[in-house]
Amino acid sequence: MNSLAFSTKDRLLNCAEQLFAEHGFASTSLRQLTALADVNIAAVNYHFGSKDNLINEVFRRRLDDLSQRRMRALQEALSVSSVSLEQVLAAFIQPALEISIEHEGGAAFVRMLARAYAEKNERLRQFLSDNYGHVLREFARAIHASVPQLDRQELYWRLDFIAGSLTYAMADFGLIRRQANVSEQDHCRLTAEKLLRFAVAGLTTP
Amino acid sequence: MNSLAFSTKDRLLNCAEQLFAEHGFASTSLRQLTALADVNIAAVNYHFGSKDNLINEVFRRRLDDLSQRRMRALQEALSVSSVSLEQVLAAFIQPALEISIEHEGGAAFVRMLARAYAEKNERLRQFLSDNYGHVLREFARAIHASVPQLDRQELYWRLDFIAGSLTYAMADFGLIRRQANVSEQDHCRLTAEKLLRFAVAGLTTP
DNA sequence: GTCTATATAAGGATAGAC
DNA sequence: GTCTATCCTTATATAGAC
Repeated sequence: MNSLAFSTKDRLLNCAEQLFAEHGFASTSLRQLTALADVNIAAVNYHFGSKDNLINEVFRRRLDDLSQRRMRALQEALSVSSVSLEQVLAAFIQPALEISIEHEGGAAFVRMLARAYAEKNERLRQFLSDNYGHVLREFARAIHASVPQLDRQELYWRLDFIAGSLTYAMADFGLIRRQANVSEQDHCRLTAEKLLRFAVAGLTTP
Repeated sequence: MNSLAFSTKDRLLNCAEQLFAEHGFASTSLRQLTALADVNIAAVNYHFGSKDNLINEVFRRRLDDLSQRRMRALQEALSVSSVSLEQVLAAFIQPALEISIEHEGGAAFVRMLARAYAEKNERLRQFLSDNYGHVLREFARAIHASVPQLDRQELYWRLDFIAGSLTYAMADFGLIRRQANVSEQDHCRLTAEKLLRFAVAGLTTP
């Protein structure tokens, strides 16, 4: 994470991701960050200009990738003649899972993302909505097509509940702790699988 | 909220509840708070000793009440011969709803509670677990009795998802905005009703 | 690009007069 | 109980040497 194989800038991004995931944005100071990354306190401002912009860049680095994967998965799912609700939901959930087990800091990133939605920071929500809102809208449309019996209001209620479940599950807040004999990859896969079934049941109940 | 009908101490509690709900704990400064409550900056320390202890007291004021209502509702539900899963879940959800529409600051409190669970603050979680953890354990037991076909692991997964939905819904983060023609009370009632159906579907799916 | 040093502001907390 | 004034710490940000 903090290896010399990374440039100062990347070390800052990596460590910021980790600290933001663990302590939140407001509670993470640049001093903590620069100490952990083993760089000078002035480096943050040199490379990113401000703390707010650093936060944006930590998101951007992974969200560009995540959004592309989700859209690609969605298009693939929609390209077959009869797409199931489960496949659409999977196109949303699976890429987040991939990211979280592929990279070193992927898990931290997903926790950080969950935190961003829980903290109701207007500035941050604006940034996310501006840059990645179109992805959510595409999915909402595709899901609605899979459960056309729900009216718009009812659909939004249930998507909201699912968003909560997903956020919570990804942030690993809750009761579920990974068993010692289960690898992190398997734990993620299992989470996605169970969440998928749960979400389908919730969306399709009359 | 900030009326002279309230003592300095109560004004601080009320305003803190509101600010914590809106901006979070770390991001709310005592200066913001005392300005809003229209009391002197030194009053926080005089009445509460520290910011951390103020946070605890804001929780305690309402959680003592909420926990009692939940336990009472649970016992009532369990006292009938054949209790349904829906009734047990309602005993958990309804009291939170009542609180949030009864008091002036009830809605803010519920948002604050959601935030507390999303922020992974160890100190705060410890306080909540120490003082109110037994309530959650009672409910987990009662719910398990209603869906005995689920093994312990599976039950915990699904309770985790529901906790996420509940937290999210109560914090009013998501897509759902209250319609202009719906009162806040009706909006809460509707949320509880829909969440209840969603939760039952998720818990009982095979 | 990276450092030291520092500007400047804001934070929590407290002492002591009233 | 409430005020003013202030201490001490920490925060973000920047200027200027190397």
